[in-house]
Amino acid sequence: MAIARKKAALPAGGLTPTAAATAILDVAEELAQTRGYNGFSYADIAVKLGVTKASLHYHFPSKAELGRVLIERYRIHFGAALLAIDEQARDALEKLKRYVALYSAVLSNERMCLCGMLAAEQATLPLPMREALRLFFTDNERWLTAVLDEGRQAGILRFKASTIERARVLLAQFEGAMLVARSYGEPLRFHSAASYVLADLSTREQSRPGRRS
Amino acid sequence: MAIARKKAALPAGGLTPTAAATAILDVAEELAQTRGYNGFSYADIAVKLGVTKASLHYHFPSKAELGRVLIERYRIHFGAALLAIDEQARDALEKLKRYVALYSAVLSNERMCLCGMLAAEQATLPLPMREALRLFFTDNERWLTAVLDEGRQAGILRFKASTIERARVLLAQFEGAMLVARSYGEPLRFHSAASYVLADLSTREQSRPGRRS
DNA sequence: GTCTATAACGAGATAGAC
DNA sequence: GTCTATCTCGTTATAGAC
Repeated sequence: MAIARKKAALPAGGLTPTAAATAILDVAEELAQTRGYNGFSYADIAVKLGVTKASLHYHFPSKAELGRVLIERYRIHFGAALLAIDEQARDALEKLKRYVALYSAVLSNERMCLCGMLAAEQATLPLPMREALRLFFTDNERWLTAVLDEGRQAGILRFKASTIERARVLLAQFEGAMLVARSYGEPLRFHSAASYVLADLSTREQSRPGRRS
Repeated sequence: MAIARKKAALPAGGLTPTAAATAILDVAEELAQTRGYNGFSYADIAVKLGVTKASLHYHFPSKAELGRVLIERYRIHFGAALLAIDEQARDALEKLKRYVALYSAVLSNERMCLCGMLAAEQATLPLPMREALRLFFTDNERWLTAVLDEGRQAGILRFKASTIERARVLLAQFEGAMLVARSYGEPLRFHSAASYVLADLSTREQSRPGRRS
């Protein structure tokens, strides 16, 4: 009773994810986003799924391989989300707002961006994971650069310096804001920082809430 | 031949650091900043110091205690550095530049800010460490808020929104920029992001290098 | 594909000699 | 204050039955 392969989604020597592999990745992702790569074990995943550690090794022979596929899948999902934004959002500012919403959704589950998380542990990661990590950030920078370009040309966004430079600062802001907000257990810290950043970028004066509440 | 206690530097149930304790903390700090709290062990420290694990436990009974003292010391050192900046820098912009230099010095050793690092692993840390972590960030926010206030009143800095809000964004920018720069192994990414942020904050037009090089 | 069983190792921690 | 020796547990990973 083999489970049919649904999609050949993961390139670069990746597995064809079966339902079991997907379930493993889902749990591993949650653990990695909350506890970090060095903060969870096969045992943790096995308990949550109600299976044995050995069966996990059938799907992912090594933790290094699990980690690599994890990042690859995250990057692909993120890329799909960015594509959806491109299709749905009317202008650059709205795109950025939805981009922020992506991060907010992560934080609201008390998670951190997977790649921001793993970036901290970088020095302890196997090489393939480090490479996958950089790819994720580069993807994000590229997308942000395009959006900033679009917004500037449309007169919707305003900023100094080159778009790539501004894009990198933007990415750093969001990752850093998540990191700090999470250590206070206050997602609001992220939202307010993100709102400020977007307002600062926008040419239209925002209806900033002031500090009355 | 007991080593004389030099200073009672660490409050809150902390140890009086002997030379040995200091050496342990120095090594632990480097490891924690490069590999994270879950990325190093007593064995790692022992090897680097040429002693046994058991002797480490004499100074720091548990890793949790070592971790707590580590953050406390880091916070105190950082606080002293901020005080030195207050005394030496002429204006708010120069203070911020020196603040950035503090981060740069860390990065140049391929380290991450200790607390940015531990913030990622937050969920796996014992409670005393989490509290110490928040204290560090709050200290930083307070100092940045004061500097932003000073600079705005002097007409040297310009920004929207409240100073505390701007201070939080600033902190997030620096922590995030370190995080991402380190995952590329390119400290330049941090420097360029930090320069942009400071230039954006300054009322004086900076001599921004353009992109000719 | 999932299981039991176990190997091989490293972790944090303690007892007690020196 | 540092050592040797040891304990206990958790870790990744494998062999082989079902």
